[in-house]
Amino acid sequence: MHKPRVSQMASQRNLVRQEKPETAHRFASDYALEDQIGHLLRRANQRHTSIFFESLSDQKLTPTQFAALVKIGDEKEVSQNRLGRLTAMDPATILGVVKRLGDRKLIAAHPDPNDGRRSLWRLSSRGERLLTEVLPIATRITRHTLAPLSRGEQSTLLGLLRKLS
Amino acid sequence: MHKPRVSQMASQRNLVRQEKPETAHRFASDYALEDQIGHLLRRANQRHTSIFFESLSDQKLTPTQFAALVKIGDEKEVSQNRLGRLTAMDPATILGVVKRLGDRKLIAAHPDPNDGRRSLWRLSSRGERLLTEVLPIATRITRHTLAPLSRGEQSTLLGLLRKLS
DNA sequence: AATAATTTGTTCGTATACAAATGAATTTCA
DNA sequence: TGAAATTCATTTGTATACGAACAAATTATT
Repeated sequence: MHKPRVSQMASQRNLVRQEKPETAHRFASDYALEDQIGHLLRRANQRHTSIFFESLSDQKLTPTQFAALVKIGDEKEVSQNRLGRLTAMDPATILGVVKRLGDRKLIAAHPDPNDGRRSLWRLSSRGERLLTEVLPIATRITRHTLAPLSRGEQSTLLGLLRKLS
Repeated sequence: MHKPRVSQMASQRNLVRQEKPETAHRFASDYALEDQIGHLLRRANQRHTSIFFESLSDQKLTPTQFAALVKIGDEKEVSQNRLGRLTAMDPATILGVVKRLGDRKLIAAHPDPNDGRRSLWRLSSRGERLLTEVLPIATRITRHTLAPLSRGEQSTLLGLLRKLS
């Protein structure tokens, strides 16, 4: 006997713990993976994602799904590709995100009368309710993610990351 | 007539450009997606990945594949799961990374005489050659990624990200 | 008006990323 | 020593993430 699988999506994520190697010997003595910006960004992202899933395991929203909801809420009405640009997602990526939100009836599409190629996406009332419920949690997720840093460090980090965009 | 698809992997990546919304109206006036740590980390990661693929399009290495090569090079001999811990990858993720590196004969597995469950992975001579060739490029990737920041800002950022790990 | 260039949304393919579950081997410990 | 717990590698399923190519619709150019 075992518990059934989660249907929609993994409910929670455990942050992968990185093991520190004991030896200081390296193939290239001057290249330490742990000190590279790419590795540090990837790990910070992992930690944030882990906190995100922990905090929103009930609502079963992924970070990108949440970002899409937020932007549709801001724009009221937005085409799929533009939503992708607003959330920094490739057209092929936003396609799947929107599809899954649509399947869950959190958003709905209406054809654009002025452009036969486009559909305009809006929040459904379910989507609005969910977004209202989730926004305060998202604020806590941000706080939790930044908790290891002081206030000053937090705004420094945000400023530096903005320059790297 | 059209060009054939790339077989192994996408050759290059174009950074997804984020569009800034014109209106300041937001569903929740106090939640701006662009200012959230998660969104900024995601975008910084996207940019780094884009630079990585641009710089290493010839060698056809992904960031995680490269990380695995580096760590195998450092360790000389390492089991699959431990390699995952060293590179901060889930067992299911490192499985695929190692499989693809193995398929390309960049690494090879030898059974562990002391543990019937494990195989120990090593760099092949091809893998050693490739790693030697790629390490200077990886250093340039790090420099290029951090280029928008001054020297001082760079080490500040690395320090803050380390605290977030 | 005819043509060229662009935009929109889609499909296909590859590669992370991770939860959950599992069998086999090993280690821990009562 | 023998049962329990852990570790290793694997399988299945879901969700990004993005390149490449494409058809249809729209816009820009001539």
